[in-house]
Amino acid sequence: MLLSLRHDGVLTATELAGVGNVAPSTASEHLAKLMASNLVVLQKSGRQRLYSLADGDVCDLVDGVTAMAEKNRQTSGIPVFLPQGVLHSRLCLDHLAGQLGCMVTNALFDRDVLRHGSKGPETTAYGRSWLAKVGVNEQASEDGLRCPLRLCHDWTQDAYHLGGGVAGALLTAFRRNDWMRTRRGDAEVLLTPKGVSALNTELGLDLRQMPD
Amino acid sequence: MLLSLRHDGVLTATELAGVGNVAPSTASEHLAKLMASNLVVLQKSGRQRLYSLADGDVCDLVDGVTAMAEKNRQTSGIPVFLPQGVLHSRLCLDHLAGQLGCMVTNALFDRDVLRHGSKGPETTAYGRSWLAKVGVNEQASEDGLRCPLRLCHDWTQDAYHLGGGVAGALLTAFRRNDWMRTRRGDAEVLLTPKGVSALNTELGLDLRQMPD
DNA sequence: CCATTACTTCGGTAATCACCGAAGTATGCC
DNA sequence: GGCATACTTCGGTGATTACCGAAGTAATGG
Repeated sequence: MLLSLRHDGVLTATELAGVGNVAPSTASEHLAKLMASNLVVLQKSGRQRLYSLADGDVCDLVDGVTAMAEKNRQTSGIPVFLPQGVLHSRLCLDHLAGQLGCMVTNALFDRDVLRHGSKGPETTAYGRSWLAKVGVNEQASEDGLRCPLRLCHDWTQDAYHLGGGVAGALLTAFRRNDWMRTRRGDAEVLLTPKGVSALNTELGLDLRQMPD
Repeated sequence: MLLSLRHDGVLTATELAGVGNVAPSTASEHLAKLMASNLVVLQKSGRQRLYSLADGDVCDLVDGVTAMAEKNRQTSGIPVFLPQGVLHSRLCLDHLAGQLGCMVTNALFDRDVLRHGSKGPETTAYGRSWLAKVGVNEQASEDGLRCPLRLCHDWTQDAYHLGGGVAGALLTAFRRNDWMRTRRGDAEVLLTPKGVSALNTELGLDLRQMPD
């Protein structure tokens, strides 16, 4: 269930019962346990209950376990259940991951939007104005609960992408600007032509060759 | 068991049965499962079997789960089993962690021994000579299996410390230089007076106030 | 306001597996 | 060699719990 949620973002209780091959009642009980452990959160929508991973930390943890299982599979040959496409999924809950996420992250450092501080990444003075320009309200993206900005090891790329509230706000802004759209319940990111040129002018990225 | 191994580094099968409050036979069976999953490794020493966490990835995973449990404890008040001192332990398997680890890591970046590259931390030209000077053979510390150098989120400090082969080699060099010694099965690090002055001259760190 | 959908709660059951003690293996010491 | 230590393997058992179907609740739609 956690793997499927990691991949698909949001799923209903019935769908989760399906991925687990169990009766709805069994799924419901299990989901209640996951809720009690703060691993998933629930959002009601009409008569459906939409479940998703609780936060980026859970996402990281699931990725860690998946990476470990994958490593074991390579040496042992024992197949690991992986929802299709999870290895190349481009979204990590609410922020950019995968190849595109790492490229954007690197570009943000290269362009001095971010710098490496003693406690992780921080925005520069120029960065704050750049973020405002592309539509990120940095103040609003700090909810006090989660770390605003952190490096997240992307094991599909062996590089780092950004996590935290600001990274989420950045993705929101990119989508609002119609630079990218998401497919399949936010699991995949599609770059628009507008986004390709915007990321080129703003960050110097050449994304014309990006697959998808 | 994993938490205890994370804290104490190396434990015998009997000791692990103790921390689990189970019979030796039960512990043995459970450890066999952990071995099969590549979570722990076994080193025979006389008639004792010494178990330890398999690698830094497992270490990270255990830290992630502990951090999550700790976060839940803060909001729910339900106590979490934590081996005493794990919150302030200074070693992460084979490399420096905790406050000292983060300070050293930051100093290495400040002094241009390391720089932030697109795939994580990298050594600079000056860095390679500095590492050689303090006794790290960078070539030898790359075993091809593990990532030579990576950032590891230190949740006790909300900052980053170094992981990977080079970080391990750095600690080995520090110990060989008698800059620091370890206690209690490598779980705690003790800075020697020689180490305090060496880290001051080499990295500009003022560690005279460091608690044990 | 009744039927339908979506989900949860409840009670009972069957299967799993954590656990132990006894027996077996390997190592070390006298 | 003989005995103790350290640990594992084996067989059997009991506690746990994952599971299901039936009944209950909540929201929607006709």
